[in-house]
Amino acid sequence: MPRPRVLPYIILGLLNKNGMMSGKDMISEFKTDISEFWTVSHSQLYPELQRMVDEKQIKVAEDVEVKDRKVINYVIEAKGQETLKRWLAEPITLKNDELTSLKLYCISDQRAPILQQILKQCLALHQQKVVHLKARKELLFGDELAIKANYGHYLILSRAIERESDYVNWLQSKIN
Amino acid sequence: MPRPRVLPYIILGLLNKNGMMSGKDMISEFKTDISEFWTVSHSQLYPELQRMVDEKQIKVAEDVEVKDRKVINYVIEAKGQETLKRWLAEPITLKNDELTSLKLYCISDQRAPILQQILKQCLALHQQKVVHLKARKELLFGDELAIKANYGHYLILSRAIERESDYVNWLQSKIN
DNA sequence: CAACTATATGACGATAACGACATAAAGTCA
DNA sequence: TGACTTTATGTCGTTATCGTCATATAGTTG
Repeated sequence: MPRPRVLPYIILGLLNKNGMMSGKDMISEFKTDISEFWTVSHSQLYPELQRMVDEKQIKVAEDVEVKDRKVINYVIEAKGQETLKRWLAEPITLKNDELTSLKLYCISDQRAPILQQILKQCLALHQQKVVHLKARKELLFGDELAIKANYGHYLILSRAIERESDYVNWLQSKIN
Repeated sequence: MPRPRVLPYIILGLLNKNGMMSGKDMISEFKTDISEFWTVSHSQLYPELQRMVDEKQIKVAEDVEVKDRKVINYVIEAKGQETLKRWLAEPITLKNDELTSLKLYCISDQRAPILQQILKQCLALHQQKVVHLKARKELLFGDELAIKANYGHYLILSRAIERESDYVNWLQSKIN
């Protein structure tokens, strides 16, 4: 199996946050808000919307008022809200941590319990990472000679430690 | 077309750095050194090695001495070194910046000119990013009400600014 | 040596990614 | 209204991904 799709969850997240949206609305919000972390092409989006309607995760919003019969608006269904909730509640692991920013983006309420849960799990994960990376640096680059012989490796390992440490600090500052 | 492969370049980078390696050697180095940034399964690696032999990027190292006829060792060819060099020299953009750490990993010599070139391009890119992100935060989250209404979005945008600023500082400290 | 296990390599099927092309409704301007 | 452009949605072919199964050699233990 190829890598799992995240698109359906992001669609649910947007619809849950914003109410009614069309495909074009989603595309533009993807681009302006989260393109740093994740992108899709429209040729993935439209088939996905159809699939999700079939699965009753979302439905077409039938506005009698709307004159524009070209644009198709969608709203989230109860089943979709449950799917989203389960996705947000999935334990954060090394494998899925790249999705954490996207999950946070889907949570608008500052006091949602799931938000602090995510931040705490994320903190634990990255604290472990710092420990692991520091041990590795110690092991590999104890002497100056090793640094000179593998400078690129040394650079990215050093950077990883700083990056992760900075992230840990930030997470701690946002956890109650 | 699907997303382009990076595997061939990483293979060239490893062989260029380490000399003779087998598929299994590569797998284990992938895992220990760069699995933070990028992963492959062995079912991608072995066909790729064959393809690259066909393309004369690498060749099978015919050791008469070697007793172990199960393991296949490879070495880089002149064409492969050129391919690698061209890859490392590609301008860094928003699209390919996720590969920058992998590129650095392939450069062992601290005084290689390409290393500083990469760091400088990377710096320029992320400085722009900081400017852009700060402008967006200003625009979207000028008032406290907007923060409360979209807290997850506020969080990831704030984090992005800190992350990028930290990265910019680090890059500056490594540039001559 | 025989039998079993571990390991390095190889092959395949299902599906996700994504550029390119297609279509039809809406907008624009004469 | 007619011709042209723009845009929102839809479709397709190629190729990358990745779990799973397969194979053959090396190692190990009796």
